[in-house]
Amino acid sequence: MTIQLTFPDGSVHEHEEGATGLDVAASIGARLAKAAVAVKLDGDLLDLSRPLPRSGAFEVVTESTEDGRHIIRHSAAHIMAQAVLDLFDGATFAIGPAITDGFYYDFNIGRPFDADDLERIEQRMAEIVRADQSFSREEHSIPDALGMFADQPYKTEIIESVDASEVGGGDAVTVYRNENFVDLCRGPHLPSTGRLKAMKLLRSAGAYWRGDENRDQLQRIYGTAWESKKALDEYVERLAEAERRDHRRLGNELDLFSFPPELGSGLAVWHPKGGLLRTIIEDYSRRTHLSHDYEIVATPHVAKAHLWETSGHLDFYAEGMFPGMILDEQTEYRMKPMNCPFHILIYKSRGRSYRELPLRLFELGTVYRYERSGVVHGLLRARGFTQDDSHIFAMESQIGNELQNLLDFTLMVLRDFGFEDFEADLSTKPDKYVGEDESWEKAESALRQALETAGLPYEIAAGEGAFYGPKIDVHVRDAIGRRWQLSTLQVDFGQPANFDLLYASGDNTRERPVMIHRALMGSIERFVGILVEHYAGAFPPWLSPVQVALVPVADRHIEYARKVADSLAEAGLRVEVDEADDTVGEKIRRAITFKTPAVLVVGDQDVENGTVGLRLRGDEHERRGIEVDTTIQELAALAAPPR
RNA sequence: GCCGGAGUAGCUCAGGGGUAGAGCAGCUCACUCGUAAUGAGCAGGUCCGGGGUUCGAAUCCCCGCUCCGGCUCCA
Repeated sequence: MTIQLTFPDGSVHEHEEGATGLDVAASIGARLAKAAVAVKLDGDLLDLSRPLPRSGAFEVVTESTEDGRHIIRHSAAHIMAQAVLDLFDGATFAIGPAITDGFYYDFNIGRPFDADDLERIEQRMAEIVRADQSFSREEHSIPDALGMFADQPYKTEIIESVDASEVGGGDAVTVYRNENFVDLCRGPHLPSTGRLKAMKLLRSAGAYWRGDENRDQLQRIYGTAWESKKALDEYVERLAEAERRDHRRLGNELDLFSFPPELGSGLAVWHPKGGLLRTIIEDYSRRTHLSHDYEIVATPHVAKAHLWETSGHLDFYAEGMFPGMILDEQTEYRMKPMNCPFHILIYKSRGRSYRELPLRLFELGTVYRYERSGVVHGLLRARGFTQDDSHIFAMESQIGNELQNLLDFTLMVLRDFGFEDFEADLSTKPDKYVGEDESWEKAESALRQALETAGLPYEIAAGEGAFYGPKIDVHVRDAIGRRWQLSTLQVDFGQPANFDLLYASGDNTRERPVMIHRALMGSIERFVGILVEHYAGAFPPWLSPVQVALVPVADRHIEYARKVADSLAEAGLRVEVDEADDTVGEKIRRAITFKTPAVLVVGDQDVENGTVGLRLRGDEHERRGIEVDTTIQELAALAAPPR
């Protein structure tokens, strides 16, 4: 008997029944066989050593592919668990998957791991790798498996709850064994531990069993593993680059903002340069909203608790809100966690006509949310922040067109800030929801249509919508490939009903509008944090708080430098003259350290000729003797905002 | 909120039961300089806060605050 295997190039090859993945790979080429970590048959990953069970589409998985790395990391997790069980008597182990760029495994050793432990574990892992133990796959009945893992409560729980999902299917489970170590696992794995060429343990941290904070807290060890030392080194360098870009570090170095402990966790103060940066961003936001038919409103930071009862926030969001304040010994007030009820009240301030719709109310609205103490993270997760928030009130018939324009507007804004790669999630109707099925269907298809028209790649997050309506979340990729969620566009069928919103139709009947909640940058704080990391602090000139640093060569050039600075400022450029008693080299170094887009040096020759020495950020060398007017034109063009 | 780590000068960090340290930044003086750190001097501390142990605490213990890494959370 033979089987037919279709290779990725479409060719069909016949092999003896019982041939393994490795046999087939070797028949293609020795180098391929050497690089192979597993094979794929009709999309299913199989160990190299397994006889191919049937004909089908065949593919060799090599180590430098995402599938290949996944297998390497999964095997690394096993080897780590083996090392931990070797080293710690009575250790129990839970789950250990491959994750993006690495792997982890959760253990219980009765205490946390410390740095020395990680080193010992890494050394033990190296020994296991050197021993080049084979991974072998076995199938066992559930009773057998329960016997094998009798002293492992987490494994026992996994086996007992097995329902085809976690470790194989039916009434059997698969395990992988190398020497004395056995773990439940669906596989596949590397042929042997010796194939793990590059790995590193990164950190340990607490993690709840089954992700449930009411259950055991385990100790998780994170590690990373790659197909080569070189790939590992590159990854470690990527981590170092991310650390260099950390907005908390750069925010301090560039003197943008700080988090004084006196204020409390998650509350930032903006220093002059950061304040200027914010203002530039906020001005852009107001300007573009005004030119896109939004109307700017302003609302207070607190309101009676009753408002949040009407909106439903106190029912479903109370944990995220700052606690109440009792005024006049009877009325409770709350800091606002969202702006929507205020905008709704503006809508309700008088009767509305269909002629006014869509009504787009926009506010840079500052909100306060009680984020749990462990989750606060610089500007990216703060307790007080300002949203570029808008609520659009529209007739249901207008929703499609409105969403289309809104998505275009969103992408325009994100592109203006230098983001190019977008991905979206479309979250659809959950089990519990308000509104009519028909309305949901219309809104969902309008959202999908908007995504299609915009040509945005998206995934459907089925059932992930809020109970009040479906939504689109837009993610961007930053300069080093990280994904950030920025914009959110949410349709809301609930709040118009909670607040009994109405408008007069053309037939003079009373109709209920639909709301769209949307934030493009999300929060100004978070957006600045992401921009800092995206640009590593070297903002495009239009965003740079200081666009031009003017460096007088000696004291006698200060007067001329000020004159040049005035001319630049008149052209709308943000200039600082560095009058410090330092050498030219030092002043230039300072300007470069602060990532100033343009450095102008003026000395005797410039005073005489009405010129400057011009050095743009990133240029190797300066250009000397440039006329001031020419410089102004060049810099003004360079620093022009996108709109 | 939970687990672990940390908090010493503005910043980065060393030290560690017996007089509190360095580099950078700051200030003063000299230098007046043409594209990534001129030199000298000076000043700077509630060693996160509170309590405890001790003859003596920055150091050891307890509580709190803040930060860091995760978990959980993020309608």
